[in-house]
Amino acid sequence: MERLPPLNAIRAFEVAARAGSFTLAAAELGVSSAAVSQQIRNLETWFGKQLFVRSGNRIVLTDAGHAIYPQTARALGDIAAIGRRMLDGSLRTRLVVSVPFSLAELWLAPRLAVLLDAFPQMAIDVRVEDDPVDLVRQNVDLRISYGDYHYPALRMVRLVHDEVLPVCAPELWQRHGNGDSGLAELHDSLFIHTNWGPNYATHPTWADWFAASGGNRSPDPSQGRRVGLSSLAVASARLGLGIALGQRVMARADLEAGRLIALSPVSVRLGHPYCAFMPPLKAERADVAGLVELLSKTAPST
Amino acid sequence: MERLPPLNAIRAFEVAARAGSFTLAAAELGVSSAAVSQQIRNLETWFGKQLFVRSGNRIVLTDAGHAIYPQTARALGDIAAIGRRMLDGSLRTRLVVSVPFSLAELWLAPRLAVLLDAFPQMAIDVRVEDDPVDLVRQNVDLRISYGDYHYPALRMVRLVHDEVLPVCAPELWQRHGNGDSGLAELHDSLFIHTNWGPNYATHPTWADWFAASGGNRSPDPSQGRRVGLSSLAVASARLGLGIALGQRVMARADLEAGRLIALSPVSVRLGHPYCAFMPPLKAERADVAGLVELLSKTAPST
DNA sequence: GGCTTGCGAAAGAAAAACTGATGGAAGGTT
DNA sequence: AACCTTCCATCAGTTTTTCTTTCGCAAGCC
Repeated sequence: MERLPPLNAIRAFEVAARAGSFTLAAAELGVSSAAVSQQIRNLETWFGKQLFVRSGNRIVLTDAGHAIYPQTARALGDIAAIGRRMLDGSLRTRLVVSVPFSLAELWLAPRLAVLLDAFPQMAIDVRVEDDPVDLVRQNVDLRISYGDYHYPALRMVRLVHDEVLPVCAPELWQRHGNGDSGLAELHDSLFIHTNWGPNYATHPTWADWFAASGGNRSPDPSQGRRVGLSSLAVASARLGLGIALGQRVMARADLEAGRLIALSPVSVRLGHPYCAFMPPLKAERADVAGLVELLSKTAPST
Repeated sequence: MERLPPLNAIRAFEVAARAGSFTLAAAELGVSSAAVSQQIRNLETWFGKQLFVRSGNRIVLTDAGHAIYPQTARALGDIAAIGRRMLDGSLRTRLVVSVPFSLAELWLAPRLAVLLDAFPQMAIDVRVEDDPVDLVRQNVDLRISYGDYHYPALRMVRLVHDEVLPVCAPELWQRHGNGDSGLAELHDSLFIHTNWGPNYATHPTWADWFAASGGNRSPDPSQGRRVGLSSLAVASARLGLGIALGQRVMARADLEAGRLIALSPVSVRLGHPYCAFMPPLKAERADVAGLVELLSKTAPST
């Protein structure tokens, strides 16, 4: 294979020639029109031939441009077809979703239930594991992560930027709650502290929550209960073991069912959103796209 | 046209698959093997599929890789064919060469004579003009320039890094030369000064030459003759009008014929080399490549 | 067991692509 | 005709991508 013309410039040419306008081509390519203009000029310089005649504010293909357009379109079409073939080959396979421990039970499971209710024949494989995950080698179609900074090469969709709020079991509050004085007076031992482990530094603490609600209390973790998983904090609160800073997406079902009560309207946002990552090509699979769509709606659960 | 896979990664894949080795592919592409490795990984990430199986120090195509290779080869071949077609279209045309004034007469002309001697039917069009030249719009196939910094988008070949040395007509030296004391004692009015005009600041002056030859004389330009073209300096010297700092490539024929004599073995290199520029595709035209080849040999002239 | 070869990872450097601002030419409008 | 709008060209500055360099590791090969 000899010297090849610049491929991205070829792509810009194909779109511009088809659109008949650099501006429209730029829109289709998702770049500025100046970028298209420069790419075309690159290609013209490479060939040593003009491809478009510029006359004021419009462009017309030259003979040379006309001559090569069909070939560019065909070649690029062939390459696009490669992608489609890659998809076809993996179409009959299971949909593999990978989630971190904390999201598996209280967040993903209920949502999958909705999905499987609608499409019972759908074959979904859920893997529970921490970042980083090698999507390619593990054949994972979709990875849910906390934070938008893992996997920069992958296509990313933000799902939900969650928040935490104080929750506990109704019985606990009846026993220890003291009227309207709120949480400020409660004993340190009633607080459940969530430890997200060494990998996640940005999780809101009780001190953060008190600061956000206008106070400055900082319950002593050594006095209270400590759990190593945010979903476990919610579960513990539901069991009456104390008052947790529960993530809204995890506590919602229990709150609606009355198994948990929110002790304050004040909430603190997490440092990062939850995000879905997938290989760009797989984003076009209907099942992957559908699942992402479902998950990005803050779909309630039962 | 939907989302396209990264084209340069496709190219890297095609070469790597054909070569069966990232290292060989890297050599063919003219990059490091790490670059190929990264491009392939990009593509695998895009598809969400492995294309090669790595086992220690060798690679084997996966089924997926095997499946798409022929298509990649065909699509890239098509694009390469576009280049060939562009060339064919312009094959019956003249060869257009553009040179700066200073090189036209004493440097390009004798060399073209050699070429036309061998290929009398060759249709060459010589244009004489200063930088910058718009090769595309003016339909120039080959531009010769002083300096390697014009036209960064074009393919460049360094032709010759010229030097200047003091030359004059033999009769002049007989009349004014003073034995072996060299140039140090000559009257200022005998020196010919070359003024390259506002665009070229790096031309060696008499002061530079004296510095290089161990002296520190600096003849007064207002006393001597001044010319605005380096080839004119040589021509003036040949006519006995004074002693010039002549460029070797321009003076060579006169020196060999005895019409000029070199007054010292000391020479000073020019600030930049002379370079040939051409649109990358046209570098593959046989006539263009041949002319560049001829010019880059420091071919003597008659 | 040493030696060589080839791929992978990571950090920094180099190159390419893109943006945003500005200016100009053509066509349409009042 | 003057004005406005659209669209492309150009430029400088920035961002993003790609590449190089260096190192490490795993296999084959004396």
